[in-house]
Amino acid sequence: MPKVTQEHRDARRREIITAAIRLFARQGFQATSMADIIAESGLSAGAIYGYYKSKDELVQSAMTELLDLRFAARSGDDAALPPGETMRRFITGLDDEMGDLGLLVQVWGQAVLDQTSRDATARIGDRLRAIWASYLTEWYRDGLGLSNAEQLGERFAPLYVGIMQGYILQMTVFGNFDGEAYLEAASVIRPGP
Amino acid sequence: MPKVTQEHRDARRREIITAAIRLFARQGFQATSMADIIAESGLSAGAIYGYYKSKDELVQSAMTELLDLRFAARSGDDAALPPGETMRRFITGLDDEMGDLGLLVQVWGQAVLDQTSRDATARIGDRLRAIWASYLTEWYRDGLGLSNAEQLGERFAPLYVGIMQGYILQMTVFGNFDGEAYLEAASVIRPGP
DNA sequence: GTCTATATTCGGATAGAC
DNA sequence: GTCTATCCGAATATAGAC
Repeated sequence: MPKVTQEHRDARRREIITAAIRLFARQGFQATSMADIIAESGLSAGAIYGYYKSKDELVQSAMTELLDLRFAARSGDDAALPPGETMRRFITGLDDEMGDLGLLVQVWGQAVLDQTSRDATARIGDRLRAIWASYLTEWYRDGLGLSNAEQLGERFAPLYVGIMQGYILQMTVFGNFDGEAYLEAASVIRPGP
Repeated sequence: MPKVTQEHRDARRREIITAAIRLFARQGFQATSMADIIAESGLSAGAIYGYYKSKDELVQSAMTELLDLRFAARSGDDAALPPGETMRRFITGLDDEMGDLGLLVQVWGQAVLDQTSRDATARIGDRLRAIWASYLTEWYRDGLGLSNAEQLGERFAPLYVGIMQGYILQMTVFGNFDGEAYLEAASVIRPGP
């Protein structure tokens, strides 16, 4: 069907979607019109509709693209880093990939509205919890020298995911936020009795 | 100017806005049309525009209404309750007032887009941190018997606000969330060395 | 494959009667 | 103050030429 190579098609799709994402970050998904995207991408209406059947499909693709994060594989020797430092690297990586953490908050806002988006965020949630469980196990064992590290890791993983979400939210929607102090606090807490 | 009492005007405004909020919870702010609100409220276009100049003003009022939470005054003797329990009560109160925690997530999504909404959420953020600082001071002093309770309270308040935000997010946009285990974990962590 | 021009639908807001 | 009917602009998607 396609008269050009698959690579060319993929490149075009990426071109379109990155232009769209730039606008989404500034204006939000719904407030961004196809006309905006056409102008930002430098293409024409006809061209864009050749790659995406509808605006909705484009938005869904953008969300998937944003959520399908290639979480930088932790390099193992990071195990001894305290949670706050790990979190900082994680969030920095997130910010680099998405360009703007506000996009993530927007995706959450969308996820409460439709099942498709919610499924996508749920998948990420599971991955995040697994990553944190793995890291925390190492931290509790090697960093703090606790015995039941694995159980503790599983148990506290959702909490650290929440702490990370809290960081992102306070950074983007609250004022007066001292991120360093927050990460410091996240490093210092310990499982109690 | 008004031919009816102020009470009547206020009641009508409330009537309109609660109808709108019901729809916002289901469909989101932008996807809800004035026609929807007209139908849901049982009033007419003319009537509604008599109370709100524009849809935008209505949306902003709804957000303010939602955020202007009359946080149930903690009754003092709650001081000995662990953080997870305090958080549960807080969130239950929030849910009762807003009707749907998803609305809060939507508001956050909006707050990254415009300054007006961001100002509103920032104000709430400050109040939340102050409340948590106050509670934590009591908890650290009376519950855990720590000496520098006040400093600790100030220091960890943003973290607990974040933990609460994380709870709300994971409850609304992630699947497989064990809220009880999360609150339990929030109760158990302690300030470390 | 991509462009320009346009058909069509939809939503916010207003006008004027009651 | 409230209703009905309607105007106007905007936005999505398509048609048809190149």
